[in-house]
Amino acid sequence: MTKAHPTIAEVARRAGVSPATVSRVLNGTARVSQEKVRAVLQAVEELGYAPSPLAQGLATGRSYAVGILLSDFASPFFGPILEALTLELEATPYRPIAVPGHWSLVRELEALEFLKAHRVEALVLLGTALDGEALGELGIPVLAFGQRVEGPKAWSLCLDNQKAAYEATRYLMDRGHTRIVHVSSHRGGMDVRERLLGYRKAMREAGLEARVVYGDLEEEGGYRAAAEAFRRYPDTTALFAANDQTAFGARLYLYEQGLRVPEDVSLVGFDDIALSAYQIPPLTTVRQPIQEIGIALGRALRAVLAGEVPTPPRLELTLVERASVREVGA
Amino acid sequence: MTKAHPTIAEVARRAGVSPATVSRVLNGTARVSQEKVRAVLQAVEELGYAPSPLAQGLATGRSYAVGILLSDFASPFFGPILEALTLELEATPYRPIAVPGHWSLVRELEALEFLKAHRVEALVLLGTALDGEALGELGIPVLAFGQRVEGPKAWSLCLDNQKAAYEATRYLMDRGHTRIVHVSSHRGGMDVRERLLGYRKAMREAGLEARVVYGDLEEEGGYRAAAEAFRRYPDTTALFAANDQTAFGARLYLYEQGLRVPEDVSLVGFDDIALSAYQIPPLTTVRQPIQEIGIALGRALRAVLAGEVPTPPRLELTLVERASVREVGA
DNA sequence: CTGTTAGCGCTTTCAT
DNA sequence: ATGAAAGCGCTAACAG
Repeated sequence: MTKAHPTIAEVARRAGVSPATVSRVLNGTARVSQEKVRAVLQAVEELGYAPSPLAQGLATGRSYAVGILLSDFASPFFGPILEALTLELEATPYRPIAVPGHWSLVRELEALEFLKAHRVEALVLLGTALDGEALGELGIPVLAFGQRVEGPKAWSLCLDNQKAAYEATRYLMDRGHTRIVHVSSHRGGMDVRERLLGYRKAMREAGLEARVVYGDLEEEGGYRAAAEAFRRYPDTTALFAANDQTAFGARLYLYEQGLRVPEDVSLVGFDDIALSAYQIPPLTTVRQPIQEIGIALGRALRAVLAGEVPTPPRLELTLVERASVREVGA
Repeated sequence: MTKAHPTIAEVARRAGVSPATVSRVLNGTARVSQEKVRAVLQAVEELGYAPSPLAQGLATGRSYAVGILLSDFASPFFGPILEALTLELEATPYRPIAVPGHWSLVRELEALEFLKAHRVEALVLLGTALDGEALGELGIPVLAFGQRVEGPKAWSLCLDNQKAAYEATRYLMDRGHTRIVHVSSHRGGMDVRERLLGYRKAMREAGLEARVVYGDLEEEGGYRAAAEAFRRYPDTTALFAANDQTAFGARLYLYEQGLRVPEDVSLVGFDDIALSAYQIPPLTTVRQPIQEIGIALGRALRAVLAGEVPTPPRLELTLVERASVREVGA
């Protein structure tokens, strides 16, 4: 059995060179003669040597780690973004350290401490509640999705949620709906509030009454919110949910009440998570380009780490028409 | 603006003590006089000092990091397990480093190298394709879910998939179904194969023809597999999918074909992911206790790291009856 | 081109 | 109880 973790010194001894030379060979930091290169490589091979990132980090002051702070590993929205993002980072020397904030501000703060301690070279925020307060003196680039971050090294990827929500509401109105409920949430960040704003704007412009209920951005909350919606507004003909999970919850409530979708009630979601296309009926929803978002964040991260200014990607929120909306009275 | 990362030396200077004493105070490694303790604590506070895990790791040879290797951050099954697991680890000094293998063996191998390099003290495998081969000389405890690992420091959490699949098939047969298709997959690990075995056993015992098609354990594959199933076996009355995502895909196919669930075709899934209860109709499926699995893995991890042998948790796979199955001809 | 020498920030003997 | 000193594994000047 070979030693668990041979050190650079052992490699050097075996190759008959100095540790510095081994380092040079492995990092390509300087020219080394053919024969020594070969000797080193062979020794590395034989010993199964792999440099310790700990030691490297300590010596160089660089960690090549980037922190990713997200609300929740279980989220069908952020999970796939994280997946795309890590995939995008694969080809770089940077390694993501993903930590969940579990929807709690204190946990997010702890997670932030953890990442700071690990000397991450940049930070990506995915739908957290963190604000400038906590991020103030971080001194590293901070990228964010779904929330705005400020500062010299900050970069946020923000899509126009308000406009998209406005258009989704208009879409329902164009199909004859006037009694439209929006299921919003106090949870979540700025983007959720912007959706509410967009809805309100559309309703106001059309001279319609804004009907808003609140969920928790998960299925259960959507179910309860739908129940509340129909208790308060029994004549509702359309539900516009702040995210797809909420829409799924609402959908179940309607089903249990014997209300058909879309015959009796139309339903629109937001996000277009993977499962939305597989709902019965397939859910009409505002598509967030999840994979592209992950990729864009990855690219931006690379740019920022290279000292460049990321070019804002052209990403749009678009309504994808499926089968959960019907013309009123049709 | 305070310095980004004050070192222990600066704290020591400010507190008028030696670095060693600061270390002792912070780690409780030895008795230190009241006054010095106070001085150190104050200096730490004022400087906003946080020890560098890198340096600590280097000095102690311990990393307090545990590696978690999973197939995919986007998975609605492994994502929530990961969430529960990390939550369970929260109260311990150990920090999870989660890396996705992106369903590719080479990537998993790379991820493994990465974790090894980071000196993780234990490894958790969530549905990977890694076998003893690669794990052989790891020298650290390896825990696994959904696959069996061997070795002196290995521990696997395996539920009886075969039995559960057997029972699910019997459940369909008890309701008059005889033409039952199982949608399996070549992807995935041992557990998926065991489900297939359980299905086959039930069919064989009942003298029925085994009808098996294959998907990819995701929605799209389920859709295609369902199409194939009905092409090859048009008289099928029930579909038993190897996981819920597959069932969702199949469900969409049925919907598009005008086949009603459960009136025309009954559908059973496996996993009981969060969304299954919110399908229309709610999906009858074999429940894997996702959260309990995550917690059990977390506990086992703590036990293993404490040098103990984890007590196998009592976790069962149980069929949860919802609305996607109907008595044949009813 | 290559070996020697200093650290990186922390813990841990070893003295005192 | 506490400081000095050595060392964890590696890289980066600095001499040759």
